[in-house]
Amino acid sequence: MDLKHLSKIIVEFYEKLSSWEDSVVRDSGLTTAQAHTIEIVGHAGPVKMKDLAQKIGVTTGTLTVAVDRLEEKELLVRQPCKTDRRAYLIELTDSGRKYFKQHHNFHIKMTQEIVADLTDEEQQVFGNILEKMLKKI
Amino acid sequence: MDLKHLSKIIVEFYEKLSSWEDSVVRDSGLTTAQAHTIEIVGHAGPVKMKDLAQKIGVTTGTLTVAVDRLEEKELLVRQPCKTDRRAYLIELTDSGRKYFKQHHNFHIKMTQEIVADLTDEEQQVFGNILEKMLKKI
DNA sequence: GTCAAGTATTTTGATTATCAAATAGTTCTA
DNA sequence: TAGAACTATTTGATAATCAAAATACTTGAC
Repeated sequence: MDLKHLSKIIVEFYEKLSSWEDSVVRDSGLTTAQAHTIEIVGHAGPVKMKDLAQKIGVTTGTLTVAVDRLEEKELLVRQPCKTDRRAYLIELTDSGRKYFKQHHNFHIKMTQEIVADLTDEEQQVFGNILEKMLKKI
Repeated sequence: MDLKHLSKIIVEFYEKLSSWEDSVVRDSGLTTAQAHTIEIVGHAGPVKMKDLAQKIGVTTGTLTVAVDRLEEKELLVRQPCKTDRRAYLIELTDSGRKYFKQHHNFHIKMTQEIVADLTDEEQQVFGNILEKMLKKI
């Protein structure tokens, strides 16, 4: 397959997922940055500010503000780190976990729609190829 | 293939592309919003503010500010629309086209890396499945 | 044990992104 | 042609972001 064409449809695919995700997140009342933060904490579990900032790809200064807002919304909390009194562990609250689960369910539903027209075999092949690609990037 | 697993690797794939794109865009000296605007104008050609805003998924108020900044950077220009004096056509400048081409080349290079370990047949299959999916979403 | 160097987080000051609502000018329709 | 509808901008507000400075704590060398 032609590289240009492959590039085009990968970008198209990415854009579609992106706008889908955006519209769902906006409807949920969070900004995309906030939703992304919840998502990462949900997957990582209790995590230090610095590590979380690195995972999200922002500075710790940016994250401080973001965590302030999400703490106000009671979606996560700062817990003092027991082994290092400079640090905090960021954890989801019950509401935060609920949001995380809902969003996870959205991803599954989205996947279901995406692959709806593929045969079982095609789904299998697609998954295998995607995994092979992920290992390299 | 298990839907949950498929969902997981699609999200993972999306996240990888996203952070890849982000880091390249930041190195280029534009914000992601600005790069996205150039990208859309590059693909759409001369386009009215309202239509561009709709394509990007922001309000026209937001776009007015964004276009101001990109006009300052001389990456695009407002041209008065000849058939409707309320409207402007947004067009890339030479610099804007240059940026657009560079970014397009990045996408191709990225695709090359992504599919590097796939056989020709796998690339073909992957492309076909992706196209089939795109038609439905 | 003390002090210097290093580390985790917050704060500060600045720019950008974003929206909804209000405004100004233009077009269209009855 | 009068008023409704439309295009873009402005306004006022909140949020995201960074680099650099400040704060509080830890660690390592002596």
